[in-house]
Amino acid sequence: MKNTKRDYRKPVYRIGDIARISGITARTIRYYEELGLLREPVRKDSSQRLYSKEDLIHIKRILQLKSYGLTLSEIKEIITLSRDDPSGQKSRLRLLMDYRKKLREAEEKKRKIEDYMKELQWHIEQLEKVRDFNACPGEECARCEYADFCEFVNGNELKETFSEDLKGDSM
Amino acid sequence: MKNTKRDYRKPVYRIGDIARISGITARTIRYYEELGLLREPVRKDSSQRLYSKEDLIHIKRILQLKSYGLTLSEIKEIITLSRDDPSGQKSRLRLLMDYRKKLREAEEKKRKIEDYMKELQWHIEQLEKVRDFNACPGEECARCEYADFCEFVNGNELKETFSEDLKGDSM
DNA sequence: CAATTTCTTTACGTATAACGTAAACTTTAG
DNA sequence: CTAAAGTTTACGTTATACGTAAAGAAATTG
Repeated sequence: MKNTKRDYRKPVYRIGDIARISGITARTIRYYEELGLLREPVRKDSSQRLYSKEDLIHIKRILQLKSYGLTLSEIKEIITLSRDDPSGQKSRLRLLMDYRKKLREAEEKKRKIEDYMKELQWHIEQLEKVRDFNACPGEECARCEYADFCEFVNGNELKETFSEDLKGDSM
Repeated sequence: MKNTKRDYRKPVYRIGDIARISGITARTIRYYEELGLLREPVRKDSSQRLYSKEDLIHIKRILQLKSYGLTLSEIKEIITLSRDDPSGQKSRLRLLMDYRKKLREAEEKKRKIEDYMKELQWHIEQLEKVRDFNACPGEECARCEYADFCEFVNGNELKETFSEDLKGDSM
């Protein structure tokens, strides 16, 4: 019942077992191997792939990262980052920088989603509060008779992108 | 210099103008129209499309939503939600629910990204603190001799998905 | 007014992602 | 020994978001 270190590395599963246990198909497993997400497994008499619990955990980690919304190539980067420093001396600083870069990207993604959530929140509040909600913003925003005084329309947001057009030229 | 309500609805731009101003191609504009993201524009002598500032703002909103990571079909849903209630009486509750659903989805996405950021943070901290960072978790995690006592390996996370396999059956 | 340039529609093409599926054959299990 | 499972090779698929070409009509410009 006690798992030893050896247990984790012992190749006992065939590809079908791994597929059943992890909930992905054999094709997917081979595909991940092809992409370099999984290392080349041991072969039984040089034909059938054999996997260990270690491999299972590895796959679990891949699926976890996938659930975070990462693409397979992003996951590969992560895995490569974790692996490409056998001694822990050489590219340590580089690794650190790479991770930090990924972190910044994630933060940016998060920020965008938060903006989007604010948008939704706005709409929800309108629906909850306003009786006639054919109101700004949304499709009707541009038609609004108060558009000239509306920050959303005339404010910074708009002027950034369309400034050249929306300033003069009004006819 | 003062924009009137009329100005916003006056169709003065041809498709190329819109393309230049908004930074997308004419094809894209027609494509958005085809998808129903943009309403059918006025035609000049029933041929060339003519757009107004209102349309420009509409496009700006689409691009904004795109930047939030929404797909075109999601954007269409949003637009449809905003439009499908002319009187503001009928499907108000449904609209509210739809928005709330979208909000929950966004929250889930955000949560996943936050989890991912924690992962990254973990790795970064390891790189910053540990001298020999061939340590758990990561590729080496499964090989770790302390795996039996490691919460990350034996804890809830793992047992959820692979429980059936990882409990007995150890060989 | 003639030459460009900009439109129009129709329709096939492209690129990437993440596998699915079929074929033809070999291994392993019951 | 036969069925089930595995192997490689390679083409197919679904979805998204446009690109691009063709062929002709309309608008702009010198």
